[in-house]
Amino acid sequence: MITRFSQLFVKTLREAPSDAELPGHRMLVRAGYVRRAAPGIHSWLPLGWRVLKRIEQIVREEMTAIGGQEVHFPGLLPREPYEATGRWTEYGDNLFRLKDRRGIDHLLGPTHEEMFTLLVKDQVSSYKALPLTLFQIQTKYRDEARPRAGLLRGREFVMKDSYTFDIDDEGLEAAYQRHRAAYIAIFDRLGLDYVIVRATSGAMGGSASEEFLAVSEHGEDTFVRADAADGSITYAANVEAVRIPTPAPVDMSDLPAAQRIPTSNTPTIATLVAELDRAQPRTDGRAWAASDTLKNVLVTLIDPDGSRRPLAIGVPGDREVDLKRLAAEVEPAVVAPFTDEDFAARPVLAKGYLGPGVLGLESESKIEYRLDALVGPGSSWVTGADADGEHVMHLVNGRDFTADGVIHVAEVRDGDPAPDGAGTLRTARGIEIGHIFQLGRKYADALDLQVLDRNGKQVTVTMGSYGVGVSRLVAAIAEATCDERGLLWPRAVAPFDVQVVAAGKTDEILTVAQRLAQELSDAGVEVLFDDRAASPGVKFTDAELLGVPTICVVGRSLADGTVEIRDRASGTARDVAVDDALGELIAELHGAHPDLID
RNA sequence: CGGGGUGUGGCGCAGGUUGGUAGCGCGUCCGCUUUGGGAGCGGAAGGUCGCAGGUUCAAAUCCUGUCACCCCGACCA
Repeated sequence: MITRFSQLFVKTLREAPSDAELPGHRMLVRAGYVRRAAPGIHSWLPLGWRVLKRIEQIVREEMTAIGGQEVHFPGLLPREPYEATGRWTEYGDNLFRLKDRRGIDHLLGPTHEEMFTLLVKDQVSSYKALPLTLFQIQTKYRDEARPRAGLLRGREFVMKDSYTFDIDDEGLEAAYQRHRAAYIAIFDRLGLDYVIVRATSGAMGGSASEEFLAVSEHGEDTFVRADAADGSITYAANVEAVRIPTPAPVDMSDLPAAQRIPTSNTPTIATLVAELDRAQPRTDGRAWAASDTLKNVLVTLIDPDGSRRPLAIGVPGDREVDLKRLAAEVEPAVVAPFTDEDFAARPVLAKGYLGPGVLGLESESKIEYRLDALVGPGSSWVTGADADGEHVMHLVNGRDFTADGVIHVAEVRDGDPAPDGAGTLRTARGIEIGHIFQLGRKYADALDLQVLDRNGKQVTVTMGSYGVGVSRLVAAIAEATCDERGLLWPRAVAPFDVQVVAAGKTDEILTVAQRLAQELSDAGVEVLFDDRAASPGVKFTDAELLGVPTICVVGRSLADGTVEIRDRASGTARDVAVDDALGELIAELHGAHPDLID
């Protein structure tokens, strides 16, 4: 097919609308791929729709390759199934709810576990029908508190969601691994730089879950990475999942004895360090640092049954407790502040001068005390002496105090050692483009999905759910590839394979350009033919903005019998004889389209 | 939900403190010229200045209220 630029429904903008922030999204809007319709809701114009459809097709092919069967559910859903699994309330304000004319509650599907589970329950009653993989590519609706970043976080978006149904855990594990491999294939085909990180397991506990993050400074998810010398990633993990190595044990025999010291008016780490430098200068020549102090932080944990219990955490004084890491560590309990009332109820706790002396399940306070992994065995600290205006120095972990266990909650810093011993960590940002999850039996239990096994016994099916953010991928690729001139699509998803530009309006130029476009099209190439009566500069600029990977210019060099083939990515150009142009272009595309005619 | 900001032709913006009935660039339409890096000249269309109320002889401008949108945070399979 030839698409004539003069007929294409597109209008490029010299300036992006002021509400477009991210570079890639600005280009998507300027180049006329998408338009904002409402916050977090976008219309797809012909160019954007082509890219979206090509990404969908790649996802579809890889899902089909692992045995997935495509179905399509409605976006408008009844309330009952979501009531049964508790999500009608659990989803809260993020759920788009609406009533029909009779006042019956409906919702716009945010994800479809319930519908898939019910469908399978309706159709499957024997283990012989399993394993089963179903998927759909469908529009999802979530009333996000704050949609942002164009297509990256929308209230309406296209997602591939798939669900696997297995009779046992081994089957689920196999289905999970197949999806993992399929996702790798998908994102490799899309040419994305991505990492796979372990995700927090969620309230169900124990279930495997991994996220695929496209590496991007504009991503909303933070992860930590360690890099090899060549810049490739040797380690990646969610902040919640990372395990910074515990410092090696220290020989305690030569350490000075613990010593109480008066430190009035030093309720904070900063004031304490200043007082230490004044009254207890170090003998090794350096000044005291916040990292020499042990900070003891109290929180309240609320268990699922509603009961409350305090938890004390010891972290180096120069680090904050990372609340996300803490939440992941104490799950399924949730974290609440330790209030002044809580302090008042426990007079043994000297606020601001809290130390290990009164902490621990075996101690006077009976408060569970856990040390961050950074507080290594044999390490020596300045910390509270459990009396107003007093600290203790040279207090050694394992000699002078012990805790009830280790916890990984201190904030992770750039430069921290990587867990595998190779290099150092730094934080980076990523766009979540895929998520695979071993659901287990949560939905099957809630909706009573059982089948008969080999022995004729009813067993509950175990499920996995897997998502790819299809519309988000358009944005992720745009962010990853765009430059100051515009978009720059990988061949696998470009809206067109070749853009033929007629630079000039002589009959000969137009005739040759037209003929070349037609020949390419006949060979199976998707061609955008810029036949507009605009000046060459306009056409070149638009071509670079649109981001079609190969641009063929038919213009003044025609006098020498050549046309110009430009590579959008490298910016390089070469002249080829008119008669060779077809073959050269097809050869260039061949990698991406092996089915092209030679 | 907290903090900050913005609403003026399709897009980007000025004007506002000092009230006098709206302007610039881009885009669009017509004509002529032009065609290798966002062309030139001439002509034209297009805006109840987010909305409502108030002050005033007179409001884009001042006052009050309200709505919308954007950014940061909280939140987010």
